[in-house]
Amino acid sequence: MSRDQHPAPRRATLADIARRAGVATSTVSRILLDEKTLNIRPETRQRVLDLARELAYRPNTRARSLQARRSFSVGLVVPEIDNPAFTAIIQGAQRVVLERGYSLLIAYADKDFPDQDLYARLVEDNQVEGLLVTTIQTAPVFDPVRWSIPYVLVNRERGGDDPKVMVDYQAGTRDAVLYLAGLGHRRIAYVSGPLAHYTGRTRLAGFKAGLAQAGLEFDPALVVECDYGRMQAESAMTGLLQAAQAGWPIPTAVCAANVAVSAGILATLGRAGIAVPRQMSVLALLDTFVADMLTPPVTAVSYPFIDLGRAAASHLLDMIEQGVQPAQSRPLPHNGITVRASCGPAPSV
Amino acid sequence: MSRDQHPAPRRATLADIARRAGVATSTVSRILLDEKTLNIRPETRQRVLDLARELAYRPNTRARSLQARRSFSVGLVVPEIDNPAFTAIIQGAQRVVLERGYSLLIAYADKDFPDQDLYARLVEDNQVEGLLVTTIQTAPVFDPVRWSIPYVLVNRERGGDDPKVMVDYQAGTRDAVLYLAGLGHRRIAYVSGPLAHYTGRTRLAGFKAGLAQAGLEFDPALVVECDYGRMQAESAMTGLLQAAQAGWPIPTAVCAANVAVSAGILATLGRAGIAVPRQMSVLALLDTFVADMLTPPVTAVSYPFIDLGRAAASHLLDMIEQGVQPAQSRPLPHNGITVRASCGPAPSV
DNA sequence: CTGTTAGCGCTTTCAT
DNA sequence: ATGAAAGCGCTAACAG
Repeated sequence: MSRDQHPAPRRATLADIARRAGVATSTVSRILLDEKTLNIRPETRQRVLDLARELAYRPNTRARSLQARRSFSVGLVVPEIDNPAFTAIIQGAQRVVLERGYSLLIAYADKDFPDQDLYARLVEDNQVEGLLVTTIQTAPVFDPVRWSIPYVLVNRERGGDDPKVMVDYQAGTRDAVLYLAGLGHRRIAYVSGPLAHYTGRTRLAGFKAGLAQAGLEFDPALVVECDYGRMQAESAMTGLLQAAQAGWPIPTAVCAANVAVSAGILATLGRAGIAVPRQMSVLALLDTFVADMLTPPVTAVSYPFIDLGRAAASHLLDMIEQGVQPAQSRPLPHNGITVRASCGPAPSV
Repeated sequence: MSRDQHPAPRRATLADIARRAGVATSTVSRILLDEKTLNIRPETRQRVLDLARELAYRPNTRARSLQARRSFSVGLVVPEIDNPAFTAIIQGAQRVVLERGYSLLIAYADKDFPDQDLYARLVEDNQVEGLLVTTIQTAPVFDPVRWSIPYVLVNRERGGDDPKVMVDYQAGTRDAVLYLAGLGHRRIAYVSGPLAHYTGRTRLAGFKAGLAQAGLEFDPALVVECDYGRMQAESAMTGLLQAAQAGWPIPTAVCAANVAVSAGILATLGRAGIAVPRQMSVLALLDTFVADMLTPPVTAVSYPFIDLGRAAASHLLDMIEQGVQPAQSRPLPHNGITVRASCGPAPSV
């Protein structure tokens, strides 16, 4: 409170330090960069270091980046972000990117967002050195190939050998089925997401694997595809129920592709007067905080999306810094099943 | 496919254009900046413009920023982002910031995030020229005052005359009450958020205003405070129900501070065997996509958070560019009440 | 009117 | 072992 606080105190530069220390700016630079091949009087070095701290020196990232001809920034392309998984991925990626001295630019590839040019510019103007891609079916402007820069796919799959990081949906889904089987369920339905997407297909594979491992038979009549919306889920579930009434044995448990789908299922079941979990168990294959808000709260498989974001960023930064594509990393295992109230023992027949 | 694609084709610079056009770089710069005081041979100007397009010239933002001694970036401080409102704010702000030639850096002020230093560095190293603040109770590292840079509070209130943009929670809440009153409800309960926060208090004020305008009496016994969590909401609602059983007339409708709270209310009501909306209407005072997933889907007041983000960014950028604080803008009106299935006519007594 | 020059803050040869 | 100087790409004085 005694010091004058200048409105925008100019930041200390290398030159400031150099002048006061009586050395050249290049020397200060070297000291601060901790160049190993530097053999300087310890006393001088200390003086410079002290000065730097005293003046609260922070390198000017833009000057550095101009001379290095590098941007030290990477982009993250996300679709709609209603999805909590994306926010987790963002946090994880952001964290690592910052830790490693880069910065993260986020571009929304919202499909009903008219001018994607805006985001193309975001990428172009900032000359990001790499791209984290959490979306596939996106406008060509986001094609990393177009800019010939490194990229890593996050939880996406194009069938090629793109660099990518994934979460192990297959094992997660399998374990979910095993959990249900452990509860005594023998007829388990599955309201799946679109099988056109890799994530849909891999979960289905996990579903079958779980069934097999539990010694249960796979019945195609018990799986129905829907998009990830709630409404579609309702009609899918309704269909399942009707089929069951038409003589087929009714399932005692149902896996939902995600929480929104489980919401639709819950609604349908409620309307049909089927009690959850007493008469039917419901499990969501992809947990979000919303699962806690449903009635009953829905048991769900949790995945480490923050870690996924971290892994993706590390991967990308490695590619950028080492210029090589690291070995394909194996999918991240799930975080276990968050048991809430929507699953119970299979009703005795 | 016939052209060679160099791995990282160096970007065209002003010098490249200048050379080919046979003019000085400064001339090119002036043409491209569209300096009005420039009187150049139209033919030359055209040639330069053509060349720029042909070479896909994009200014190097870092060089420009180095020389201008400005960062052309602003920061956005967000708390936990489980909340869809924040993602909307981010999108709106991002949009405007990009349109106006800046870039947006997002810092998570997550309270259980140990090293906020990381984010302090984000701000310091990038020398953001201003801050959008969607959080208050945050570590001092995010104090814009510390950096003496412009800032605007987004939907926050510190009791001072900080520059800020708001959404009109008061009118929204009032209109919600009016809506309920229009449905015939005369005893309306309110499970409020923490009254310590401005957003909590302003909604309560709106609640009272609505009651008054509908000619209904405010009954303190009908409002109960809870944090925004679902569990707390459940016990709050349970309390309300018990009080009602103890002889007080039971409310026929209840306003929930947000969707999570409405979820708790729905659960409690379900457990108590009270049908929604037949016996009791439930309305959430702050809509999110989650409202659609509850059973029944919850009617809620919608707010234009994307616009809020836009307004906040415009405001901040105006401050930065004009150096003055624009007049306090009035709160953004709500987007109306999204009618879903949780509200119905008051049951006849 | 347009070109030449200087300089933003940094790193990195190249000399000494 | 350190310092001087050049240069990253751009804009803004200053000349001509």
